[in-house]
Amino acid sequence: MKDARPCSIAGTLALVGEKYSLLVLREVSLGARRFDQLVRNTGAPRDVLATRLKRLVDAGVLEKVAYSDRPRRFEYRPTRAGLDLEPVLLTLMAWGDRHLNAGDRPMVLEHSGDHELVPVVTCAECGEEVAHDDVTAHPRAAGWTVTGPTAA
Amino acid sequence: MKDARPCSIAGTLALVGEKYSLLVLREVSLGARRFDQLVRNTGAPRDVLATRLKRLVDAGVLEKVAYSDRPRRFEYRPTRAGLDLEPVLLTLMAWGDRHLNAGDRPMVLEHSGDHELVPVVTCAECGEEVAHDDVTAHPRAAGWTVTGPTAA
DNA sequence: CTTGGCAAGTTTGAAAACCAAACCCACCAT
DNA sequence: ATGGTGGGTTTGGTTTTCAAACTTGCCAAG
Repeated sequence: MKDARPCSIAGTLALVGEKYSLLVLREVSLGARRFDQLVRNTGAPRDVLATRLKRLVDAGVLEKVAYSDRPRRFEYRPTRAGLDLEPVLLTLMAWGDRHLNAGDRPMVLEHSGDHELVPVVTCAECGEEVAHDDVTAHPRAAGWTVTGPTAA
Repeated sequence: MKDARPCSIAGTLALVGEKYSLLVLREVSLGARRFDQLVRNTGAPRDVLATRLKRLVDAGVLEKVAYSDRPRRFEYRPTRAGLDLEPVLLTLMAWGDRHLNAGDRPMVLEHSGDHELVPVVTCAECGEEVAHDDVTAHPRAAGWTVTGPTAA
């Protein structure tokens, strides 16, 4: 997925935006780490899963660890970079819960063992929840002329 | 993208996870709202863009508004549901900034006009930043046997 | 009144990705 | 030997993607 602009959103999507990649990350975060589990739980065709796993390992998001020699077998674990993608999964889930499955969520998350996790994006500087109107974009790289009448 | 499990992450990705959809959302959020602008700024082929836009409008994420009759021309605006996807864009961008472009970010966001926006996912219940180890999953729907030795 | 240009798509034909099913390999248990 | 398991790779057919060319409706200039 090449983008016309230099952009971290596009860059991240180029890595994990292909079909099934984020579902693999979900599974691996939840503890399902073997090839056949990933096939079952994501629904990905085996060959597609194989290429995704290669890509994610190359990108340093997962690591392939042998859990048995003779027969040699592997599992896939999230690296630090992989765990750092959890916020993406949480915001995707929050949106789906609100706009797709409002009323009966397929899964509920518990936070610190004593309350429900309600994910919100806030600003680490001021602690406030981020609202659309409070954000202004400042391009630093070339290629960012926002050609629009309603440019933000 | 059909998933083997009922899941809000998979559901959301089924809607906005196809190639270019989130880049379209980025552009529309930034103010670029016409067809040709979206072609230029996302790099999507025209026909792909046309199908993505139809899908996003059908899903209620964008709305198609005529800005001129005779010649009839349209722009695409984010709905509430569309703006609610901004947290996803912010977390994707944050990850890319940290793991892809560390050091020279292509774009910086300003918050409330007086400081840099540093997006973090927190829990609305307790206000704490969400760390991987503090989260436990509680499936509510069928299809969620986490078949793993290391199940979380 | 014909030519040119712009915006928003649609059409076309070839290349790439996806898919399900079958296959392969190493090993272990029966 | 036979069957089962885990982790893939191969095969062949369907679906998407792609870039480029084309279409439609309108206005402006020559």
